Amino acid sequence: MARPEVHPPKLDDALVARLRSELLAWYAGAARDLPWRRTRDPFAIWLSEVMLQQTRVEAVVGYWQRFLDALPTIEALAAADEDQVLALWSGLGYYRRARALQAAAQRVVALHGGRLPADPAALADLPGFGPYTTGAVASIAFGLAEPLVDGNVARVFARWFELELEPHGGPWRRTNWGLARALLVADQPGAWNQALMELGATVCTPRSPRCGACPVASDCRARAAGRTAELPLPPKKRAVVEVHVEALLAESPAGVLLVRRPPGGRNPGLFELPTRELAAPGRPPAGLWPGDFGTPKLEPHWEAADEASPFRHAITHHRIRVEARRVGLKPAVARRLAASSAYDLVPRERLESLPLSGLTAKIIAAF
DNA sequence: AACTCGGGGGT
DNA sequence: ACCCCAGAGTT
Repeated sequence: MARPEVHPPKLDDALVARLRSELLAWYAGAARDLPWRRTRDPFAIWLSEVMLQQTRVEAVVGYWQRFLDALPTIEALAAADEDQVLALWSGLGYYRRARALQAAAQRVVALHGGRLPADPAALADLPGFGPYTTGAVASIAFGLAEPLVDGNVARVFARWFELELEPHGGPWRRTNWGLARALLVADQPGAWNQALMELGATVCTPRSPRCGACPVASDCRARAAGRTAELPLPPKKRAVVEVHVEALLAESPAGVLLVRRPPGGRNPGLFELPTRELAAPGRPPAGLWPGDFGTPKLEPHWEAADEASPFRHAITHHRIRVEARRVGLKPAVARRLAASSAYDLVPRERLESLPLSGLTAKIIAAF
């Protein structure tokens, strides 16, 4: 089986010069006024890049300012309680990012005197700094001539140069990073890198690209070939996993009963409602509440139940269907359960200071 | 290289 | 409903 042919893009000097000057001029006038573009604080820029990993600008804006208000410096983040860091992240998802962020802050305090090092190799050694984030912080926060490739940049390159590369493989990675380095504008790497991403985010969009607004449309090979709709090649689809769970909002006057996720596995350290997995919708399992933990049995102790219509929640390739109900807990039972290490009884007004997953917060808010 | 991440907003 | 996002870490 022949491999799909790859067209190595020819980069003649005139083309490179046009792409650079046209895109930079466009970016100077078209850049969105994003809050992290108003600061030169490396920590604030770093925080934005971590929050933006696999997460859209629209979802990040509110979180970024709130996080900085609470933990404005690397020292403050390093010294903060992990629960506070995770609580500030609640709803953003991919909570490993928050743990890596704090671990990196602690290492920056220990190794670099609390200041982010202006050195790509040193940055890349920090938790949460992969190739993209290293290039982004180096170029945007420190003005270093380092390239970056994200989903936007790869899409722009695929269209500019009519690249037919299987996404995320070795050839895809080498081609995109090679192009990013070759095109980089060394004396303004931050502006160039952000201009590439901005074009991908606002003009060269995955569907319905606005080629009429593109400053370099006349140099776009996919445009010339009428192939903007079919490039870049789509990623292979992952099979969707259906998950059915039953969750319990057990509440007494003293608060809501929560369980803390154990270390390892999904959402370690986050609080969630007592939950058990169902073999099929409406088919109760044999397990106790909360099914995952093998801890005290709740079922005999609640007074009345309110059913809620099933919650549906999608995360990556999981489709989660949650049958939730609210039950009243007798105060004595609540006290006994809260005294066991398996449960925490949390007053509603304290919930916002705890690390809750988005799904957990959604269910609690619905009752 | 493939898989996970128990999010979420735009279209 | 589907797409895919300013990806990184693990296996």
